[in-house]
Amino acid sequence: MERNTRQRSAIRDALARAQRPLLPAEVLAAAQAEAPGLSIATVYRNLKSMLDEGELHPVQLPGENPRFELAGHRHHHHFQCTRCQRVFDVHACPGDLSRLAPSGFTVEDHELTLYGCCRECVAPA
Amino acid sequence: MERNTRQRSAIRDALARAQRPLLPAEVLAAAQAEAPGLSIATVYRNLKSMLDEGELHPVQLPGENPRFELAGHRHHHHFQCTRCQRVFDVHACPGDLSRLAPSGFTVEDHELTLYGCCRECVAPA
DNA sequence: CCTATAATGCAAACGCATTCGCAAATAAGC
DNA sequence: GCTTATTTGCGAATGCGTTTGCATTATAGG
Repeated sequence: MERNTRQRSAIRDALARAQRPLLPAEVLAAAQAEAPGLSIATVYRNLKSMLDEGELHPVQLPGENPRFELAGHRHHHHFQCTRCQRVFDVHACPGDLSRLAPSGFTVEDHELTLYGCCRECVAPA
Repeated sequence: MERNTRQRSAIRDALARAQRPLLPAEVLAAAQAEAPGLSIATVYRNLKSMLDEGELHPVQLPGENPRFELAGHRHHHHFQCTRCQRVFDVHACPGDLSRLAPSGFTVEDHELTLYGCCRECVAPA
């Protein structure tokens, strides 16, 4: 059965607080505040089991390692800041893109990534 | 100086013939027709020098290893077939997407990937 | 044709994210 | 509280795409 460890809740809390997809290393850093001594192996083990349980969604951006965000969002896209490399959710969507495909091709889904400067990098605190 | 080897032209020809972004392994397979004995190391070495010279563009799709296509295309996007995994060019573009970003974020670029079934997988030869 | 040197093939080495083995720690049930 | 099975931390091991060292081959210029 599944146990409720300090580490597991720290990981879940870190993802909830972030409000954006995190790399395993970012999860580690954020969750260590709540669970000192937390190891990267434990982060990977928990990310994997949370994925299996559908509690988490993987976020794959071009040329990037997988990030993870809590499930429960509907279809959305992502924005990556070219300054700080962080990834943010974009809740808008251009809608149906099937007209863009060459004839004979059937579009079933799409992924969109916006690149630019995030709010914090435009006006550093 | 740069020499014109049988292997290098085979690699260039393979990319030209494909008309779509290829993985290094796909380049190897396609170019071996013209240059038997071609090795993967030589493919990597030539891809890198062609990149440096701007003859080639890298194509990064979510969760995929880098593919390469001959330079000279203007801004465009890609379609990945969920059956055969191959990637094709999409010359259309949804256009300006800056309205999609959260306020305070500046959009400078975007990447779009369409997923679905390619012409050949819809109607196998 | 000869020479100098860049390019090739092979296999070993890398880099890096991710996983695993194992002993120690710790939840959960009784 | 005590017991037992799960989870953790550590460090070593993996996997895999990519790069490199080196002896050999082959191109381009004279």
